[in-house]
Amino acid sequence: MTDPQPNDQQQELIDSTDGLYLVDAGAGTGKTFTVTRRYANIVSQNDVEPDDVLLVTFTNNAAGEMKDRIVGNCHYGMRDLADAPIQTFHSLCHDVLEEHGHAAPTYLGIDDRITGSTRIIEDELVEQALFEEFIDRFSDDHPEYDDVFRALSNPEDLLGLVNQLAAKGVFPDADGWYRDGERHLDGDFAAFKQQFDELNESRNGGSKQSLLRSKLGRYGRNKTYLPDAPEKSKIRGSGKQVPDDIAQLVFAEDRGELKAFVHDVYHEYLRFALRRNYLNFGMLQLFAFVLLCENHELREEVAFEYVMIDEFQDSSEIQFKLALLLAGTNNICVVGDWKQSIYRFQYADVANIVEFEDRLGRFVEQLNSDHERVSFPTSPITTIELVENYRSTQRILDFSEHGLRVPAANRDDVDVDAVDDRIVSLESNADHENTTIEAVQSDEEQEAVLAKIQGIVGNEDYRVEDEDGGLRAPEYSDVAVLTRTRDFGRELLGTAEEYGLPMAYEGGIELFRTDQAKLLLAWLRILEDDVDRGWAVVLERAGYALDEIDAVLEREAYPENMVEFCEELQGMETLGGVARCVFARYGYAGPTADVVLHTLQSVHNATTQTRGDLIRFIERAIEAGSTHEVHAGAGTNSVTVQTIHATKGLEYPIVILANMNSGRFPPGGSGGGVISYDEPNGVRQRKIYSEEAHGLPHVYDNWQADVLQKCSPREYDEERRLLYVAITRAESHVVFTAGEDPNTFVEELPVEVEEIAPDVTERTQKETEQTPLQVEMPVPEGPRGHTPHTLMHDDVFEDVEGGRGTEFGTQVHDFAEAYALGECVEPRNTDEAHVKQLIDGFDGDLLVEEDAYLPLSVDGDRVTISGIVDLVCVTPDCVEIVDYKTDRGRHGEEEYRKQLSVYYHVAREVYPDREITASIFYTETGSRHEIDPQPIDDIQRLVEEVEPPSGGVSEAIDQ
DNA sequence: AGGCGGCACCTTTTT
DNA sequence: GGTGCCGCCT
Repeated sequence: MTDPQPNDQQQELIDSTDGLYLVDAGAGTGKTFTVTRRYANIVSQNDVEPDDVLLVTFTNNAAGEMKDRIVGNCHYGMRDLADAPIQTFHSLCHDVLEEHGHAAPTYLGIDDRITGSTRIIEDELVEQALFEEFIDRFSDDHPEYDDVFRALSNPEDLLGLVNQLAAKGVFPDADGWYRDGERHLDGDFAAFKQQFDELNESRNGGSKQSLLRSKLGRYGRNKTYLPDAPEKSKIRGSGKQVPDDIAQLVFAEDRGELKAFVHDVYHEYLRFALRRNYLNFGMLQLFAFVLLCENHELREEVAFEYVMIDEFQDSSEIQFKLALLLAGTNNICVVGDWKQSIYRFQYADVANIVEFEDRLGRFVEQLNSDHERVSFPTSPITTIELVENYRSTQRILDFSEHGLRVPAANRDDVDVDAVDDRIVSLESNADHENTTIEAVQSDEEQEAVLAKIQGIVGNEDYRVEDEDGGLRAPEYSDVAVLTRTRDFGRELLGTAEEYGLPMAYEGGIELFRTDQAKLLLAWLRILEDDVDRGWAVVLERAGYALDEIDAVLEREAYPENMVEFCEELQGMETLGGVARCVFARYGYAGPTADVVLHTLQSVHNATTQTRGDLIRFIERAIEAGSTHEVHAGAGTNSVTVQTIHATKGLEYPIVILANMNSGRFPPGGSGGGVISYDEPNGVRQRKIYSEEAHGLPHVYDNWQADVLQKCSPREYDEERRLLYVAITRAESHVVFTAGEDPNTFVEELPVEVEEIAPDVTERTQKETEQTPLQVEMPVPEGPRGHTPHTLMHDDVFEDVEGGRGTEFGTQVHDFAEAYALGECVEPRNTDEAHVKQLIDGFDGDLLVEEDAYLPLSVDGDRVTISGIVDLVCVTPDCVEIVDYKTDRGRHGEEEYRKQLSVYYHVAREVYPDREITASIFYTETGSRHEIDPQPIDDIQRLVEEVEPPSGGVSEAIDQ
C-alpha cells in the first residue's frame, strides 16, 4: 500500500525521536508504516533497547501487525520483540499488575489482593451476571440506600456508571474519593453555564425563542415533580430566553447522599470483584494507575524512555494519564486523527487529541499536585501533519471533507468554519482520477444496492487500479458495502443470497437472528414437541395468514406435505442431517446456512447436548444477540459487508454506503430511573424518592436533573465522523444508497440523488462463485462436567487461549495428527522432523483417538488427541502429557504451565495409579521440558468458581 | 411564532 | 420514556 520511501513529513516524524510530538495522521497517510519506521529508528540507537520503548496500540491485532512490520525493517527479529512492550493499554496494565501490583488495591483501602490467578472478565454477559449478583447483595446489605434503589428502574445499569467513572479516572478509596475525583462528580458550573448560555441564545436576531426555551416547552409533561418544583412559567420565563438565574438554580442540588451511594456501590464492587478473583478491563487500568501514582519507586522503574501511542483519538482520559505516568522522559509521540474518533461508547475521548496541549498541561498539573510524578517539561510540542494520502483519489478526499460539514439531523447546525479550521486537508498521490460519486434512492433499498453492484462489476465506468498501476474493470471483491448497523448488513446478506449474488459478512454478526437459524429453530421445536411455537413460524414462512395459522394450530391439522417433511426429519439421526434437510427445503444453499450449520455442529459434536439443549442454546443466542465473528474465506471473489465501526483501517476500491436513512439516529435518551454522569453536569439521579408524599407515588422525577439534561447540547459530531470514516475507506468510487426516507446526509451532501427502480438479475448459485465463510468458535466443551475444555471455555484460563493457532503451529499440529494416524506423510521441515522423532520415541502401537477429551480409553496403550493438549501417551504405568510449541517466546512457560496443570490434575484423577508427567515440546529444537504443575489448590479454587455444566470433574471421570 | 396533543420510533464494538 | 414531527389552534 505504501511507498517504501517515506515522504518528507513521514521522514520528519521518523527522524524526530526526542521531544513531544503531536501527529495529525489522516486516513491512508501511511501511519503504521511511519510509526514502525520511527520505532526502528529509535531502537537502532546504541543505548536503546526494545524494552525502553513503549508502543501502544488499541487492539491486539494492531499490536501484532506493528510487530510484524517492525521485524521487517530493523535488526531485531520476532523473537527479540516477543516480549517488547508493543501492546494495548489493557495488556500493559495487566502485565504491570501481575508483576508488581498484587498489593495495588491497598492504596484504595481494599485488603483483598490481586493474585497470579486473578482472571480478566472479557465477556460482557458474564460480567453483567456477576454485577447483578453483587448489586442484589449490596441492596440487601444497605437498607440505608433503600430510597435510592426505590428510584432506580434498573440497578444493574450502575455497572455502566462505574465503568464510565473508571475510564475518567474517578476512583473511590476507603472513605471518599481518590485524589481529586470528587470534582468530576460535582461537575463544573462555569463550563455548564457556558453550555447553558450557548443553548439559550435567542434565534433569528431575537425574534425566535432560544433552543433551550423551546426544549423546555415540555417541562413537566408526563412528569411527577415534588410540590416544591418551580412552575413551568418560572423555568421558561416570559421572554425569548430562559432566565439567567435558572442555571444556578438547577445546578445547585444537594447530592451528598447520591455521591455517597455511588461511592459505596463502586468501592464495594471493587472489593467484590477482588474477592471473586476477577477484574474487568476498566479495573485493570484503575489499579495500574493507582499503583503507578502511589509507588514512586516502581513508577521510575517501569517508566519508558520513549512512548508512542497509535490511534490516539481512541484513547480515554485515564489512558492519557497512564501514558504520562509511564513516560520517564518527554519523548512522547501521539499519533492519531480526530476525524476518525468514533468509539465514544467505548470511552474514547476525542478531546485527548483535539485539546492535546491543554489537557497535557492540565493532567500533568493534577498529577504533580502533591508530588512531582511527571518531571519533564510539557512544552514545546511539535505538531507534524501527514497529508499525503496513499489510498484515495483527490476527488474522494475532497468530498470526504463534506462529510464533516453536513448536518446529521434537521436540528443539527454545524459550525462549518470551526470544522474547516480543524481539518488538515489530504493530498492524493493517486496516479488516476477514476472517480465516481453518486447517490441512489429506492423504496426497495436492498434490491437497489444489489442492482448497483451488478451494474458496477465488470463495468469500465467504474475502473479500479490494478496490481500494476493500470486500470481494470472491477470485480465483486473490489466492492464493500458499509452500514451503520449489523441488522441492515445481515438482512442485505440474506437478500443477496436470494439473488445468488456473492456477498460475505466480515466481523461480528448476530448469526442466530438470520432466517436460516430461525427456521431451523422452528423445526427443531416441532421435533421436540414444542409444537405451537415451531409450527407458527413454519406456517408463517409458508405464507399462511395469522388467523389461518391460529386455526391450524387449534385443530392441529397441519398441511400434509409439512407433516411428511417432519416425519422425514424425525428419521434423521444427526443434527447435521436435520439442518441440511431444512436448509435444502427452503433453498438455503449460501454461506450463511453453512456457517449456522458449522457453528451448531461444533457446539453439538463435541458435547453430549440433546436436541433440547441445542434449542435452548439457539434461544439464548437469539435473545442475547450474541455475535459470532465470521470471515470470508481467503481469495474469494465476493462483496464485503461490514459495519462502519468494523471497517476502520481497511480500504476498498469501491464503497457503497448503505442505509442512509433517517429515523435511526440520533441516539435515544437513556431510560427513566437512572443515575448518570455527564460532563460538566457531574453525577445526577433522574428520579428521586421522597417521604413527603401524600397519596401519590413516592418516586418523583427530579426536575433539576430534567432541566440539566435539556441544557446539554445534542452531539452529532461523532455521527459526522462516522460518515467521514466510511467515505475515506474508498479508493476511487463511492455510492450512497437510501430507502424511502433519505437522511440529511444524502440530502445535504453535494451529490445528486438518483431515484431508481432496481432490477436485480437473479442467478443460481452455480453461476457465481461460492463464498466459503469461516467462523471463529470458542473452544468446544468437553463431554460432561469439567474437562480442560470447559475450564478454558469459562475463561478460567483465557490468557492461554489467545496463544493458540499460529498458522505455522497449525501446520505442525496437522502433521503430527496425520503422522500419528498412520498416514503417509513426510516431515517438511525441522519442526515436523522433531515431532516425528518424538512420536517414534514411544514404544508400541499407536492408538489414536481424534478429537477425544479426557477421560481417554484407559485400555489403550497410548492415545493422541487433537484437543487443547496435543499428545497424551498412556501406558500401564504412566501418562505423559505433551504440548507442542512452535512459537517459543510468544508466551512465557508460566502461561503454558497453567494450561498443562489443568490437564495434569484431570489426568491424575482419571488414572490415580499412574505416574503423570506434563511437558512442553519445543518443535524448533526438539527439546522437551517437563513442567512443574501448579498446585491443585490453585486449580481447585478456580474450578470451584465456575459452575460446572453438570456434576464435576469426578462425574466426568465416571462415565 | 409557538403551544400542545398525539403518534412513531428506538445503534455502533474492543479491551 | 425522550424526542422528532405533524396537525391544529392561538
